[in-house]
Amino acid sequence: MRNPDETKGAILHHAGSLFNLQGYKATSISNITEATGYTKGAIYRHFKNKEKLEEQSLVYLMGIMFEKLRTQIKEQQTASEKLKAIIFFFESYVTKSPIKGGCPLLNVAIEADDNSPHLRKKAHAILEVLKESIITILANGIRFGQLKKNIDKEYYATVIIASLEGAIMMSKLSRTNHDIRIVIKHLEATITLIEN
Amino acid sequence: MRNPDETKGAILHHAGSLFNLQGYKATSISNITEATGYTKGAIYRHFKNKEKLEEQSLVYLMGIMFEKLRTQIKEQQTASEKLKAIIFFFESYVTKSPIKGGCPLLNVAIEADDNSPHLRKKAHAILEVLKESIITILANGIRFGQLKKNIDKEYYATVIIASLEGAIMMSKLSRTNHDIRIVIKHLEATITLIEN
DNA sequence: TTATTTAGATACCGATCGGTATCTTTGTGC
DNA sequence: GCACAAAGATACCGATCGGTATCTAAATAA
Repeated sequence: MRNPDETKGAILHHAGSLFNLQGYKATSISNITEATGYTKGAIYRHFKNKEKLEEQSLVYLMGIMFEKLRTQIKEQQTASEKLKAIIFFFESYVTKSPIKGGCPLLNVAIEADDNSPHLRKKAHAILEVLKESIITILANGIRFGQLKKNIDKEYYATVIIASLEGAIMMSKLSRTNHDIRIVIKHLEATITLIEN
Repeated sequence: MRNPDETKGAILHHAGSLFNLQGYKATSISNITEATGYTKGAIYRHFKNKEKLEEQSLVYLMGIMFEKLRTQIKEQQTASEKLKAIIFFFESYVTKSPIKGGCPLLNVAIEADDNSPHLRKKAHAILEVLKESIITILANGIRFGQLKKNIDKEYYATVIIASLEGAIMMSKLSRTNHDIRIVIKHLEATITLIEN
């Protein structure tokens, strides 16, 4: 019956959902006890305080995100196919979100300005990992002759991430995938320009 | 001594700053009394409840934003100069932010998902106004023969807004203007492509 | 079976939340 | 100068916040 690891996992799962949907500060411990069915006693046994729960929930959310992303990238062969897999992965945050509340990176970046520096630091690290993943794809694309030789890898990685995240924000307001579809069209055209 | 309009303005000013910096739900009435020097009595005389204060603060923040933006657009003559004025206005949110806490549109869009539908509605309207402003500039640019005839105006408006907002998010995490500089470079190149 | 540890429930803490009723002070019209 | 209305201060409300001390029940080792 009792399974502490499963309990901790369930808490992280529900807490992560709520944090991503309502915000970290706006989600109370009581919200999490209601969602999980566990009591405060259970939560505070597994997590020292709310701050630690927030951090580990963010890591959990990002784990889900990167796992799904990595799977979809691996299914593709060429660099531009892999890049497009990333693009369509981000579109899914609008159309059929793997995690309710949109992109956890975007959400935490906006909430964790000056308050919660612990979350900001983690979010920044995650952004760098995402950027490096794209840069690696671009580097391999160049190596295998799929992409033009002299392109600025960081430039394209930054443009891809920025425009996708911004489009998610816009789609969040309009509640349609209209804006992100436009941005995807633009990114596809941009990628085509650097293909060999 | 006593000036109710001035009081209301001071409350909106300080509340707006705090909401944009800390978030709407995360900012308490007490935070605002401390910042303004006024008491709850003064605040609740001018605003029915916190929700109304949030709404009017958002309108206030956007008022500042659009006023500065309009000024900078009017200083320019051609369509591409006007578009670049918009771009550099958004860069200023990172380098020397006119309002602490970054872009109020981005902030409110992320916070006001499923909770606070009142803010989401207002934010969506503001986004549409911004988009329409850019579309108007593009339309005039076509009319005066400065821009190519058959361009998709909404496409470019959407790409500009999305990539700038996403870049602001990235720069918020890295605490540098590195990412937004890259995005600006990309947008300048994109605009050049549609010039006559 | 029994002793011990551990997971989780319960009951409580002081602090703070948004909001209101009431009171005092200030400005205004006569 | 005085009455009145409006602006803002004060004191309080119940609810909820994050957190903790304590207790019970379940798993484990002997």
